[in-house]
Amino acid sequence: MATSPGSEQLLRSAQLRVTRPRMAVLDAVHDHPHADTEQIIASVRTRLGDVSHQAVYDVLRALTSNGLVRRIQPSNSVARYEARVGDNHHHVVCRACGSIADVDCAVGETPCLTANDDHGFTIDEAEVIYWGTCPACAASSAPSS
Amino acid sequence: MATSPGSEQLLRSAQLRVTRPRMAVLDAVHDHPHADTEQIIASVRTRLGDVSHQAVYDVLRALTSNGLVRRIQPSNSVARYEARVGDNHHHVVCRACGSIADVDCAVGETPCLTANDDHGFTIDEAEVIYWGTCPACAASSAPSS
DNA sequence: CGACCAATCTTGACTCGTTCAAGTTTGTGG
DNA sequence: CCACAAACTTGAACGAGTCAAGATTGGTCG
Repeated sequence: MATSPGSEQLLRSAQLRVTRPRMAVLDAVHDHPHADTEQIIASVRTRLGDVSHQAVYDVLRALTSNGLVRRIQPSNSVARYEARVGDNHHHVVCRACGSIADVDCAVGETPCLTANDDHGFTIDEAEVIYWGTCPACAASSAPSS
Repeated sequence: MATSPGSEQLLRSAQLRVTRPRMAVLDAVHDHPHADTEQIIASVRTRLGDVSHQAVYDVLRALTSNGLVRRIQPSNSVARYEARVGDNHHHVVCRACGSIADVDCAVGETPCLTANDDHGFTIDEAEVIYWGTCPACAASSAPSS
């Protein structure tokens, strides 16, 4: 749970200043994949004491735009963040409770990245969200059969 | 631009009451693919005069949950709606201006619908969003080369 | 055809995730 | 060690969407 030594290196390599809030946010995202901003703020405050929510929003934006964390936001959900970046994985989202799990696409390294007709767009990423029901929700809503 | 005759049938077949706001919203979504709620409200008011925004929100929810329209919401965007349903198509979104175009996936009818490890989730849909740059934005940001 | 009732619509307030703005603090290069 | 821009704090504001209470209205049944 302590600040991981790699965080500082990660920040420096992205040309970002190394500050305590940034280290804490980076560690929080590593420790809690798919956490939303509120959860990250709570985690950061556990480590550092008072940190403004604005600081966390700023840090998350800086980390996201520098590729150190990835932001995901399924429909009907607030923004969530994760530390797995650059490995082309996707997500399953439960329609009932909103829980998220990672999945690696079955079709290879860059699945679906070629569209039939791209309308002239230059495509650089294919984001896949699988919608369904998680085991817990399936169990609680299913009849006894 | 007049209310299409099919709208009424569509509503009745979904067990929904046929009202003027619903017809107008359905037509608006047909006429303006990927429109957001504000645009739909404007379009509906052009046809009917005053209609409350709450009515439009209610109608869109009813239509969405009955499968008559599809709701999409890319990150950093408000909710958008379209009338193409049930044909498994996906979307390209421009990172710069947010414009959206339809694409049919190259990999077949239900691309990527099988994940390697689904973590026990029951998957019923795979939503794909291609991120990139639209022709207009590519042209305006590129050097003269 | 007319009345009833639940579904739908109107009005208006409100929530909450996120952003904006101004001023203070702090990391980093020189 | 200093200076300065980047980063943080504080507090207000924004806006898409939701909630709630009461008025209308579509559809059904007698």
